[in-house]
Amino acid sequence: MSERLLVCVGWPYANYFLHVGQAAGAYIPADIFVRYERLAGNEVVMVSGSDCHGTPITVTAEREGISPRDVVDRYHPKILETWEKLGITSWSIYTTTLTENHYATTQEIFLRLLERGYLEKRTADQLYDPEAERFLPDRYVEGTCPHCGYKEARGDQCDNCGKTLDAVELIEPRSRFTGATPVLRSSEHYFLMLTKFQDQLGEWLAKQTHWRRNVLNFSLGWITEGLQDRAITRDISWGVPVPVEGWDAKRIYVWFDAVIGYLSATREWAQNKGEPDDWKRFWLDPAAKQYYFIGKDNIPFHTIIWPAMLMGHGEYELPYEVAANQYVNFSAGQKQSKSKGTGTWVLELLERYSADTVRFYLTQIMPETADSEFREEELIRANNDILIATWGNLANRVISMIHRNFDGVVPATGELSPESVALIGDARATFATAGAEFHACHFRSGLQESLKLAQLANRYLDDRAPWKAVKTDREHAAETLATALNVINALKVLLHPVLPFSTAELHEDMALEGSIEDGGWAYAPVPGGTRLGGPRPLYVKIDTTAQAAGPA
RNA sequence: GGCAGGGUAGCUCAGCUGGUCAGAGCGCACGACUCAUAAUCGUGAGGUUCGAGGGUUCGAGCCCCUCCCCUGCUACCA
Repeated sequence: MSERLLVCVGWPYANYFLHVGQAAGAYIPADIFVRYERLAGNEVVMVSGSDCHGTPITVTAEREGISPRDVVDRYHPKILETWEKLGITSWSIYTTTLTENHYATTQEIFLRLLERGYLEKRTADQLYDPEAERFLPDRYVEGTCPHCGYKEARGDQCDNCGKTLDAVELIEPRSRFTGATPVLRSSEHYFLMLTKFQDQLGEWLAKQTHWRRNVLNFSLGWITEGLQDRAITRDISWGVPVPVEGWDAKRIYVWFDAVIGYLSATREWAQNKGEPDDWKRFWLDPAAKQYYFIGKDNIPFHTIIWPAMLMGHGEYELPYEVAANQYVNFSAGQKQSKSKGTGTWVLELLERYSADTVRFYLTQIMPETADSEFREEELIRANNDILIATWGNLANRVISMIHRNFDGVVPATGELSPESVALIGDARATFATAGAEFHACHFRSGLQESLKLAQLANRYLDDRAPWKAVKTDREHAAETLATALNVINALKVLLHPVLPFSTAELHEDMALEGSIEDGGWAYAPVPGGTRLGGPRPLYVKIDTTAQAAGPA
């Protein structure tokens, strides 16, 4: 019984390189999930794209003296390159928010909500920079803190005393763009009437007991505090135009259009393959489950705002799972942040380490329940002492022995001994346990299950010592090596979601027909008589002595 | 300030609804083995008992209260 899944992954802003936190928090887990679910025989559509609107883009554009469009043209390809090199290649579609289809879909949702009474116009006073001729977000206003007198306080918060501020409270306020003194000017905006969804959202959230505790508690906290209507337009010129007469000077708020991206991307996917209505199977059918992979900062947008928009629209299904991860912190206790310029970029890391090494380590420290810490020494240790020692070496020692003693041809076996039967039973069982963990979005423990099997196989080899047996009892050795190879073949599949590159190489070496994907999530023995390639090391050991001088 | 998550062996972390819950991996020590990328396998030391202090209970990392520390969010930066 196959399931139909829509996997939605948070849209990265196309304003910089991707950092390790984003990879470990959203993209690698989503990729593992999709690879597993497809192996398990489920139909999966995976969508995302580069978010090309929003303040981060315009800020970068101003800083670099180029247009927002130029920023996107510069960084979107870098993101695509990152996917390619890191093996995040399960996308059904990876698009951008600049497509005609996305603009049309966003405006369609906007008008639908307007028509159904879930959007309202309101006027509010906002700070305005008369020199730059633009309204100022709170963070773009600086001044003296009314509480502690700190002169560099930002409009939303004072970094010195930590108090939350309202930009109009600042003493001697100035615009961060021009230094001009902001003036109050009234501005009209559309608001999403979240208050109208208070009860409906509360009831819906209460039923999501399968969600991670922090995701659920955080969302329920918003409900308990009471939702507030939220402005979904901005006084800017970069973004999706407001589809209402006389609103040419404003644009739709980036978060409103970004979440709609999941829907518009699914439509684009369907168009691309020539079945323009196929997206409906994922949005209109309750049998299809939506999974969202995001960082924890995006939780409210996916558990409150987007569901409210969908409820307001009235026809589409709501999220099934919101697998929000915590953050990956860095040695100095600094958070990984684009704006502060700290941290390790994925592309940079991939210049020094193989994609599978990076994926392996990031899966091990995946911040599923709590923030975790990235340390380059630990990455090296995980590669050398676990990935290679437990798994890479297992494959290598067995294939080497088959080459040395059986000319590289997998020996046929007769009746198996109890130890071999037991080990194969363990391999079969691991498909069930690791699969269940992956399906539940527990990627660390899913990986652990496979590593346990590798350890059992190593133990089995030591117990049966085929290198010794081959001299006295060739059939005993043949059984051992064939069995071990079968378990390695199982591990190749079990580890494929996490380690797609090296398991594909191993698959080639086994000279089996088709791809790993064709085989599915199940134990399958390697036929006796198969001629193996290799042996070759699947992973490169990292020299720790030479590494010391490298940048952190 | 408010809200959320976290503080468990040297390190990174598991511990679901309270009763083998004091654990895993790495590191370390010792032993075995030598097929393998000096990899593997076994054994063991290590936590003054799970941030501090109270409390509930027959029984608490797991529940309640207070305090300390770390991280994030606080609605216009992942």
